Amino acid sequence: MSRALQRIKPLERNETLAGRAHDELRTAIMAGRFRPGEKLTIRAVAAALEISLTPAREALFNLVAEGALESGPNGSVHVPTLDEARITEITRIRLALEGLAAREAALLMDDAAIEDARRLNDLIIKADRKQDYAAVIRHNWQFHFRIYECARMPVLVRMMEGCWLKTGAYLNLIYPEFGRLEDGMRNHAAIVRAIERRDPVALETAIRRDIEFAARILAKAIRAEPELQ
Amino acid sequence: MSRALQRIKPLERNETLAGRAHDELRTAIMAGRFRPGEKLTIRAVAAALEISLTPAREALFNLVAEGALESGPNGSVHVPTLDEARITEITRIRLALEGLAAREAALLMDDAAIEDARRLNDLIIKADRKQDYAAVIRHNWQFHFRIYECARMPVLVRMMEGCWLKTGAYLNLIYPEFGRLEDGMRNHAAIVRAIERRDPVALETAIRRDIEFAARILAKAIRAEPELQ
DNA sequence: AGCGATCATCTGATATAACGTATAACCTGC
DNA sequence: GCAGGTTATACGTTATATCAGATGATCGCT
Repeated sequence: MSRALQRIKPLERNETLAGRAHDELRTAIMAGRFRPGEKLTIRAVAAALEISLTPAREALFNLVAEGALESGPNGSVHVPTLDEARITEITRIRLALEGLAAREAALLMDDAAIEDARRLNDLIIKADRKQDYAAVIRHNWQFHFRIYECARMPVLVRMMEGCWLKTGAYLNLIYPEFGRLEDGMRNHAAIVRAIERRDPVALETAIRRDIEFAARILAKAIRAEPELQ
Repeated sequence: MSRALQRIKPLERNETLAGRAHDELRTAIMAGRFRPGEKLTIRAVAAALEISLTPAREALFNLVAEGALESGPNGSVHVPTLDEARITEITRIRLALEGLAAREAALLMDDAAIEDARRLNDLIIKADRKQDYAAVIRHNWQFHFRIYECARMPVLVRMMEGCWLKTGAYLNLIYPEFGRLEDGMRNHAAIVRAIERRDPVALETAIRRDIEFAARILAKAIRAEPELQ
């Protein structure tokens, strides 16, 4: 093969419409653009994304299979709602999974990853100061998963994403209160210190505190607006 | 609405062709009826189940979204294969998740559940004696999840099922060796004793031993047949 | 006014057809 | 006999049509 041909990159797989719809809905859920319990119809999704029913349907039911959406009676699809029992359950799962990821990641993070995490934490703080809570949510996700992916456990990452997706619709419910609290900042600072020292125990402790803190805020927010259960 | 009508459950999704196809494939995967790495085409599934492409496709890709199958290049779908790193990862996840479920279940199991578990364990032993390994696999699944469901954590149950599905194709690879080993029987006996005493620590310990035992057998089997990676 | 039945509309489920691409079997020229 | 190109087949993707069940509104009756 000629040298010139070797430099040509393989064709990027033209993402399918169903795949793009899936990603689009996924990020919309994470960004809290849907209200908890909101019904998503196949036709509405198809119309919004200007695709036909088939890929829209596939995206919706794949998200159901993934746990990011829930299916109701008669094949209807809804954004999941959370009651306190569900929050408690997801929190306990997160403690187990993210604790595992944190311990492993602390041992495997390279300097680039540590620097990325530090930078993302700064971005969170800056976005919070500017009250750009959409950016806070996005950077908070990136901050956590930049750390977790260093554990090199892709199945685990996927499961943790599933947990985050289930609570995604509530994230903008708890801002701005969440961001402004000193505790949240302190937890993230502790996480950064722990990864800088590559200390598995300290990192797991800091992550656990962050998870439990978020759970408390979320439970309080839901108690305040019980119609969202 | 009358009380009787309130108890009627709405039509569930698994009464659709896509839902039934999903269940059918799911149990087939668990039973190890597909070889690791085997390619599943939409048309083949549709023909086998005598349905059209649409529900067959939906079932396949929902299983991919669920993590029970994997998607390759050009939208092809395969039964997942495991290498040793993947086995290690899934084992560590299982230890975290099933450990959590076991601790919780030990505190919540009622007498009926304990009796069910005891009965299922007897069925495993009987099926093993008759060398009916399909029944061993099925009852082993039921035994574990009869316990886990007592934790009343449905999200957690779904995640644990995902772990089991990923290894499902390899289960009949490790029989009959797996069933015949004394250690496996001892682990299950320890599990039964722990739930009878409703002892969370003992149950978690026993479950962990069972998981680690299964992982060792599985890793050994894969080393013996490296072409299945 | 309240209640119930009828009908239009919405929505999900499925089949089928059309299209583009990948795979492999085949063929041709050397 | 074999390398390279060509055709045929298989496959995934998507759009559309059709059907059935659910939903909701309108109208008539009491």
